[in-house]
Amino acid sequence: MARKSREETRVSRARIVREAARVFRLRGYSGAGLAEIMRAAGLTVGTFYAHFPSKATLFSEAFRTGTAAAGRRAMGPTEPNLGPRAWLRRFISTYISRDHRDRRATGCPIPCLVSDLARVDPSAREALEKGILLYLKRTETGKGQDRRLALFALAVGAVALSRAVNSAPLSDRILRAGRRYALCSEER
Amino acid sequence: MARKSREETRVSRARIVREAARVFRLRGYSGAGLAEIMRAAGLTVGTFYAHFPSKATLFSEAFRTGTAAAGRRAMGPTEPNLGPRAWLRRFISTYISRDHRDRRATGCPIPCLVSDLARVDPSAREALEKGILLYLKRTETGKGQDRRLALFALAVGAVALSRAVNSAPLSDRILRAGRRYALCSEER
DNA sequence: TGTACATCAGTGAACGCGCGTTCACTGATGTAC
DNA sequence: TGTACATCAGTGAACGCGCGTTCACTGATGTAC
Repeated sequence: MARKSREETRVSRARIVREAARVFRLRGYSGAGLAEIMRAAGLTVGTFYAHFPSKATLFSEAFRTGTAAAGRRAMGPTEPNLGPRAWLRRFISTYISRDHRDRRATGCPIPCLVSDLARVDPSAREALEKGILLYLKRTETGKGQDRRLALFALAVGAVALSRAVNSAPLSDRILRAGRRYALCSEER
Repeated sequence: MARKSREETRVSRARIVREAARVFRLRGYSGAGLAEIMRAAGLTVGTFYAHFPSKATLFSEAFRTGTAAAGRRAMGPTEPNLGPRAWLRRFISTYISRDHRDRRATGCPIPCLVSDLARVDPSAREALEKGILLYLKRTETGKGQDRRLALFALAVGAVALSRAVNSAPLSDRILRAGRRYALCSEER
């Protein structure tokens, strides 16, 4: 094939990012190969560098896109008049859930890649920071903000751990315990 | 060099595991290479297979050793008469700390490798399970056990996130918020 | 509107490199007599 | 206690392979006249 129209180029690029977001979540930064990503996007590896300068750049963009999408899904004004407390309760219930745990390829990229983020270049970590600040903003500023930050850490830790154990009952128990604990503290 | 005495063999093997535990924590499973590990252990790559059947096996053993050591450090009877509640408070204070965050190579392997564990073979995940159950046992059984499980998830999430952001103030804030939240709930 | 040409996304093959793993060989150690 | 020999941790080089990246080339698209 040869040159594509501007629209087609945009679509190809978006497809690469989407597949990258999926493959990175499943295999991690080092474990994911450009060949697999490009194959999934229906292209050959050669054309990768027509869209991105390096694998590291793609990772940053894929992580940014993934967190933004997860944020939109969690924070989106599906119910515009949802107060911050009700919103937080809904966030906890959907985030710390078996359903989320089992959608590793499409769920929030943070539990999938926290450990990797400590090792990659700063641009991907920037996206995490922005995501956290946006979350705090959504739950309103105030003196309870630190508690909400702790709840976020709890949510990420519970989902990551629930995926890291073999035993299904223990995995479920981690989620149930985390969810109940977070919700109960939110009721106060 | 040639054949070593049994004692020397044992020491070599232990040195490989120790260096592996360090390198895996820093680079992750896929990011770590046997060459780097063996070089750090003062040996050539060739002799690796005299000690272990595969990289995956080494990872499992290194993770097991690392969690056991971290557990011993955290749970060890430095003060044998420490009650479970006082012990849990001490655990939270030392685990969710800047000092622990900054010792990625020597601290608890769980926050370094949670994301990786979801991708590797079951034997390493087994070690995580045993570690969690041991932690629960140390804090005594009872109806508060689920709360303690949630606190563990919070601790792992807070340390992992604190290492994954660029901003030092935000990193400190994640730790402070997580620690205070956990301690305050423990006082009840 | 029609024509000539520059652009550049995509192909397919190759680049050097480091990976996990294998192997023939070495020689001090441990064992058997 | 002394001697002959089997063992096996360690060396160093090689294995095939897949990685990220580069490159010469293609040809439909978009642009300029």
